[in-house]
Amino acid sequence: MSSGNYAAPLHKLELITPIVPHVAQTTNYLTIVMKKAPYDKNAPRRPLSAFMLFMKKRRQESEYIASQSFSDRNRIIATEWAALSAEEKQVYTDQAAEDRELYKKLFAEYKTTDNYKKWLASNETVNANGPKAGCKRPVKQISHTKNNDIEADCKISIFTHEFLEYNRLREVILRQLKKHVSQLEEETALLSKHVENLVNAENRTKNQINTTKELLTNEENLLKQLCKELTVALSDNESQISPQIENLADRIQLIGLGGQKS
DNA sequence: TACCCTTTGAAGTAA
DNA sequence: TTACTTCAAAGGGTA
Repeated sequence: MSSGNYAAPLHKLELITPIVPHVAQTTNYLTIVMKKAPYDKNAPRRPLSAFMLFMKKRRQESEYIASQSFSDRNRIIATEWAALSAEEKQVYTDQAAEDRELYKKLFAEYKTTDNYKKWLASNETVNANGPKAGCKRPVKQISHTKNNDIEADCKISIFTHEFLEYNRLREVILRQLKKHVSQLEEETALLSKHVENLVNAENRTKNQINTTKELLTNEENLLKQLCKELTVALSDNESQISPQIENLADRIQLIGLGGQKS
């Protein structure tokens, strides 16, 4: 296993009360859910998945990745991971499976310790008042309609834990909304640029169509003129036909050159 | 000082 | 079994 000493994340909220609401982002909406009991900090650390092992390795070996921002770094590695072949991924998958087996063994051993029993006991105390550990299903969903928000605001006493927590939640939601807004603004800017390019392309195409129409009209007029002259030439006496045909040939050549030039 | 951000995959749990 | 949340890692930014 690639894990060291475990420092379980101890959320600030848990210092206030074991069961407090927090914001969880689901696929397309924000939901307020009840938080589980504190994580068992004495339990063995979870093993790294294949992707996590790959991520760790790439962060260590690539200077380019290391120079990126935190978010971009992970996005780049995720893209690289998606591009890996099954054989390349297998190396990490095998290592992860090995770590998993070791974790299961360590966890089975841990279950026989007093620490685990203590944690179970404390967990049962929590369960008496709320959901069991590990249960993050939405127990309570807070509606975000304007009226309900106002009502909820009015029911919370000022400067209580509930009040502070409520404010903190609102700030989290606000931060996420601001981020979403900035993303939408970026998308809008890109789309506007795209529309502008399309309009320009349309104008260019219209101009080309008009120019081509003009050329076609000229060519048609010249062709008509040529037919007329040919008719006149053929109706003249035989001695004059030959020089006139030569003359026409010259004219056709000129027309052709004129068409190429334009 | 602790959480947030971000990613994928697996553990863990309720229904 | 399904559906869902949390936690693993990283380190700078933020409250």
